[in-house]
Amino acid sequence: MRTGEVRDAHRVSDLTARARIRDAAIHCFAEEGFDAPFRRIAARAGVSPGLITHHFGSKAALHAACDTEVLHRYRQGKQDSIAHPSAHLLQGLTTPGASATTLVYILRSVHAGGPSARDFLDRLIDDARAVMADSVASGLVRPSRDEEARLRHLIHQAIGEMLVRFVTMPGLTPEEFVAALQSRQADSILPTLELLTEGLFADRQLLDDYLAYRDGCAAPAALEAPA
Amino acid sequence: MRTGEVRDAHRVSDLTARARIRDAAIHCFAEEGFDAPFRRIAARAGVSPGLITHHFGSKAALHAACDTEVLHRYRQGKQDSIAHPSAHLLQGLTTPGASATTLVYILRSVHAGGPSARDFLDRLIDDARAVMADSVASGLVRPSRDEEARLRHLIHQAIGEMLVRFVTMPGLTPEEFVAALQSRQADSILPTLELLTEGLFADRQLLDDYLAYRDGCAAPAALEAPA
DNA sequence: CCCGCGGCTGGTCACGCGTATAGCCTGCTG
DNA sequence: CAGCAGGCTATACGCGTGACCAGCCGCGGG
Repeated sequence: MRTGEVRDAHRVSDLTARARIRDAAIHCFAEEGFDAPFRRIAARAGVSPGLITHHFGSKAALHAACDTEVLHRYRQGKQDSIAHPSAHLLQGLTTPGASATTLVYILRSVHAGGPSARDFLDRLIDDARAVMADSVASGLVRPSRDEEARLRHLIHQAIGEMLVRFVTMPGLTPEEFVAALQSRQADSILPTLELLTEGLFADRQLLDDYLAYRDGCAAPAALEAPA
Repeated sequence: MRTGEVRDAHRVSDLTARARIRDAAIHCFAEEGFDAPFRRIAARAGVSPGLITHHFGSKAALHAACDTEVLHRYRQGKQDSIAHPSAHLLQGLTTPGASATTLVYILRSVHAGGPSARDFLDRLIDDARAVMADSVASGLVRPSRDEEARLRHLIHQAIGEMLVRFVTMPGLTPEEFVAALQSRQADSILPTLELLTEGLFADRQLLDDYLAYRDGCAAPAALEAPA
């Protein structure tokens, strides 16, 4: 009986047990972080804990395999979302057209830090670069004096804000978190739009001062302390 | 001999060994996160691991004691920085006038998430509220249609960006991180100023559309999908 | 029909953690 | 000077983890 069940799941979910373990690990990592124990991943995949070591060798290798798979799914979801470009720029910049699990997994990767976080962020920046270029070309957004720095800054801001929201409401499933995130985004959409269209400062003095300092590169006192 | 050393340290660093343990814990937590083991904290404080339990009862209690102490130091540093208001609004909003250890500890608290993160963020927002109100009153920044939401949004963005920078360069001491952070901030100061003075969007259409939708509250189609 | 072989199991290992406890050693007190 | 109190140490325990390994079992070829 058990063997039959497993073999059925084998056929239904994926071809190999390795893939089943990987998917279970992705879900567990998204739900409870990368400290999720082997035993729980194994239980979710319907296999024994030893099999994980047998297939992946170590936890780091499993983690890496999950990273590449999630990156693959993210890219796929991105292409799918390009197919029907209904979302406007804001959501296109911040939220990728991916499933809740994928998004939360990426968020957890950034949260865990290290080279993996860097990879995901670089990928997000790469994908946003094209969108940003199009938006500038179509006249929707103003050009920047340093497009690359602005892009990095915007992505880091957006992901960072999502990360803060994420860590301040723990214990939620990925689906619950994404729902809560969108609800909160609705609350802060007004100040976001305000800042993105009108800016924060009432006059151009600080920017012009900095530009003058930058071009002239001779009067740093104008920036630091006018006194 | 050893006893003499301890008693000297006793006199020099602080009155009570409890405070010495607390300070060592703050440094360890800032350097390697809240997973720092008792034994390392004890070694840093120059005491035995058992003494930590003896004084604080549990790790959660030690954590809480460190939180209150760091919050206290943060407030003190804030008051000190108010004394000499040389920094301009940007740094005033993002970086508090605190030591590297204090800043990194707060960042780690936010990173760890949970109620503690919420407390720190709320405190940061509370402190920024007065600065923001002053800036609006003095005409430096534009008023918002929802000051509180904009404040939350800005703080979450700023802290989130610092958090992303923090997790993407692991293995640094607090001092090294703060130095690197200021260096990176210099790189992204131009897009920041651009965004804060000129905004991102070239025209007011999206904001006006949203405001019309908000006031009328009857044409949600205008926001979601024009098709 | 029998054999071998590879996927898979579950029991076991060593490790590091926070915590609990028994005892030492010092300095104060009568 | 003797006794005591308490800060402090050393040691041990229970728990949960990732990793390891000997053996079972069903499928495919001789």
